[in-house]
Amino acid sequence: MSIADRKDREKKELTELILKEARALFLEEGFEKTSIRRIADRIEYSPATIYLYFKDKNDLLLALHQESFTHLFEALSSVASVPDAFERLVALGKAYIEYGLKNPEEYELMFMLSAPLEALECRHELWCDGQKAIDLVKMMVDDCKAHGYFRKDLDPDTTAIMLWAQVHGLVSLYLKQRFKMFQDQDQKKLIDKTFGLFIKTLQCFR
Amino acid sequence: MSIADRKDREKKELTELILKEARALFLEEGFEKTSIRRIADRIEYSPATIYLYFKDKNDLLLALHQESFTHLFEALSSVASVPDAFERLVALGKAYIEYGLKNPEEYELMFMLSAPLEALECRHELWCDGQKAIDLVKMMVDDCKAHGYFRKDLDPDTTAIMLWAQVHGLVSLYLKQRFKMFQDQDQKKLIDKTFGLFIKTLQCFR
DNA sequence: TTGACAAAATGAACACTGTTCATTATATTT
DNA sequence: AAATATAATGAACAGTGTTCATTTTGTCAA
Repeated sequence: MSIADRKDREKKELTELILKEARALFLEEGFEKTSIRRIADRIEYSPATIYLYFKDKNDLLLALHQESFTHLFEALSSVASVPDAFERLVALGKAYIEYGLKNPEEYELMFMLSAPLEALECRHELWCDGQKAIDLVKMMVDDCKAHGYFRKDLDPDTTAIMLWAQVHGLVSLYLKQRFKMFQDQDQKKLIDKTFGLFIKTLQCFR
Repeated sequence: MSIADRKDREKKELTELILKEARALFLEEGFEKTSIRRIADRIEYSPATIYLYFKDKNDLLLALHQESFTHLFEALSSVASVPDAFERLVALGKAYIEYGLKNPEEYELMFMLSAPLEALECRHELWCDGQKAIDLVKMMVDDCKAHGYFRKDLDPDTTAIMLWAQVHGLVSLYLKQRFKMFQDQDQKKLIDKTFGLFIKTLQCFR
């Protein structure tokens, strides 16, 4: 049936047009300004049409959130080329922080907003993008163990969460202006310095 | 002039009535449901009246935010009685986490929402509540140095930020449902375990 | 006590928001 | 060409923060 095929294709095309313009609006003007009506304006359809392609706004934001994760994993993929296991873990942390600072809106969508997780919740689905991310950290922790950087009895799950919480703490406090009180110092250097100290601290895992 | 005094008092009283009901609404139904109109309903004034007492919603949220800090400092004050310097730092971290988990809305207001900091920004004021909080951590880090738990060359500023970022990372990821993917385990125990590991890690500062 | 003035409170409006649904327009099938 | 299925929409609902002309209330001097 080529006509059903075309219908499927058209459905997919409009879905992606919505996402494309939603993404553009999201990156240009941020989460707050990304309204259904403004997306509708950009794609030249009525607001109601969007609801034929997405259950609600959370559902649309979940789709954007998933695209952002692909973007994040791209940004993190370069660290794979770092030969040393511990240096690789350090590079991962640095790349994560850099991604957060350079893509604030996407970072918020992935790790700070409730919307995408609410969409998953009502679909009875788990946050597998997050699982993939923490698995990446866990693997690198295991590598560090294998190469003698971390003790063998170290729990990789707990360690991965600790690493994640540290970098997320730094990025999210920065993004929400909580480092502006350190007015004299450069905020980004402060993050680097803190991350550096954290890395030093990790060396006692040996 | 007793009449000017009474006017001042009345101004203060209504300001505090607004804050009282705003706070109640905020705690009962959360940030999202705390609208100017609903506050107005509760205090039995028109929405426009609120704007005679607060510049805008951010300004009102800043006032709530400051009240929350008093509440936080109260919750943290008990750790002062812990005799050992390092144990005191650990107790501070635990108390901070516990406060965050038990008072999610207040925690978000203090450390995750933009609103209060935007209000400060347009007043050209600094986030002195935040400064007081980080100073508390810094003092305890200094205590640890003084009692031989941390090396003398450790930078207390960077260390304080690292400690803060760690606990904030844990609390904020939890509050934004990012730990729900670890479905089998108890999320709060996961936080405790991670914080425990972090504390162990700190012992290499000796 | 009354009139003039100042202060406080408000109703209504503006420009938005997400979402739903009966109606209309388009496309496909009989 | 008529009947049916699919797609798109206009209009409405209920809500948001905010502003401002208008009205109400309170104070003070004549």
